[in-house]
Amino acid sequence: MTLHVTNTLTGEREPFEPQDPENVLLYYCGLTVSDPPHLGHARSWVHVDVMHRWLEYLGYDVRHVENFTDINEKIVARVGEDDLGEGEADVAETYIERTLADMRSLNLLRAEVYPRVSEHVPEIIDLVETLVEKGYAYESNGSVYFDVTQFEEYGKLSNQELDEIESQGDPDERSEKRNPADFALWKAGGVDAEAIEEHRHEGAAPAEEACETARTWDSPWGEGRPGWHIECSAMSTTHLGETLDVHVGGRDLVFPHHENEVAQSEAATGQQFAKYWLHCELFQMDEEKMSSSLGNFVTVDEAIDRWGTNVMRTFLTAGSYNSQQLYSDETIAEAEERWDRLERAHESAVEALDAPDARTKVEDEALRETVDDARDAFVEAMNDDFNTREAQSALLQVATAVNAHLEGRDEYDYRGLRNAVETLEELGDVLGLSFVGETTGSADLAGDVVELVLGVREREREAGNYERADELRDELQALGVEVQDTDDGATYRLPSGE
RNA sequence: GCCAAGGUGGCAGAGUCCGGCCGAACGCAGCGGCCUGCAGAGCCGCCCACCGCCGGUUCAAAUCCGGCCCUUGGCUCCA
Repeated sequence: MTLHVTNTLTGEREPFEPQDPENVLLYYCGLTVSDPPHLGHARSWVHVDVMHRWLEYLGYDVRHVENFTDINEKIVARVGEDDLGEGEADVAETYIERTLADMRSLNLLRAEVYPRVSEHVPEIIDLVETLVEKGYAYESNGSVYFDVTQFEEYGKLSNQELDEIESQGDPDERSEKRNPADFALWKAGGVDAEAIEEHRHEGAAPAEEACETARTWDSPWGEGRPGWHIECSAMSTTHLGETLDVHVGGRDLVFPHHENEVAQSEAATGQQFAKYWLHCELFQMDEEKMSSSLGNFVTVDEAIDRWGTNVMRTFLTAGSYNSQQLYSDETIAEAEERWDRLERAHESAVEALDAPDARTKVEDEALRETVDDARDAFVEAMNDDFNTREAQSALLQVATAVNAHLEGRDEYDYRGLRNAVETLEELGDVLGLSFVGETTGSADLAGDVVELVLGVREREREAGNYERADELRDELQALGVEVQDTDDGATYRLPSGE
């Protein structure tokens, strides 16, 4: 079976066929860097990352571009706050660095380019000029607006009729516009204090002062700043060309952001802007979505500190990218259980393979068959619109098969186990899960100390002092160290994220 | 109001495109057994689902069609 994806543009599941059968041009609508990244962003990133990894697994070369919107009123609003920086550019830079650090800690593959709006203003101006020349845009008091009535297919992505959209427009808004649904491509002047007032936090610089740090550029229409939507069209075209294979973003961006991108780009180039539009669904917190603007978020760095990368990735891929996912302590705890189960099975298999007399000729048909079936199931799941939950389930089946094989047996199926371990590692990697580095290592100090304590405890056990032995185990457990007694002595696991 | 997605066991969450393998996956919780000094982990087995409601098509429907109820997201700040 080949890869199928659900395309927002058509509302249907379609076979995936990039323009060039060997390369995929992937654009991800990145962040406006005005707030610390939260788990909602991480969910989208991880899903895009898994798409990227899966496309590579299938043999495609992926050219992956992910932008940073670093020109925005909300960034200006935070000038002077804490140690964010003294101007729009500094604040943006602070958050970009923080975002890249969060991405690394989530084990995301790097995009090929992370373009910034501030570095693409000339391309933006070119694009706006083209739109004006072609009659799709008009200048008004130094600003330039896109005339939605000129683009016949306006509304095709979000599947809305223009008159319906028009009726939603605020009648008091900007008399500069010809139609309520027209949107700004270029905004005259800088940022005025009133515009940022509602986004200001405590400790931020006075609005007037902050606005003075807002950057402006010369243009054929005078000093000004780019509008919100135009940057993605300009940057994606610059780095990937006129037609993208895949454009990914959050569901909340479908309208107006993505709709406007389609309109601008297609009006300007006359070519289809993106072949496949994939939209990541949002986290559900109790009753509402998680978002920066609602303030109900958990930041990425907090989450990684608390749960570790593998648990987070297991959690973030616990549902399909295009299904809403419930966020709660329980659902995270369940993801942690699933990851632990995978990790323990992997570890015990590796230990069995490392044993001195491991190279046996024993064959366990059930093990081999289950692992092969699980691999097929994994591939099928991923090809079915990146069904990561099903993929996890396939991995778990390998874990169960490994555990069952290891159970109460003296000789192991060496080749079968090797295959199981390799399958876990290779397919786990598609989900960005890493079995190395988080296993019990004796190299680090914490591990050494735990082993020392376990040695003492073992002697207490041998002497029959179970009470004292249990105390030691309880104390380790209180520190988050899991201790398990096995036939070959005690094993331990350090807390996640260490 | 308009657009979109969804309603499956105690929880979470696949399956719905291409009807039968679904008497419904995987995981968690719960129960029983094995193992264990004990605990944990692990293994084996079990429990819990008339798949939102009503009607239709069909030899056969969670899956297709029609109507209804409810939830969530979007409708110019948002991944």
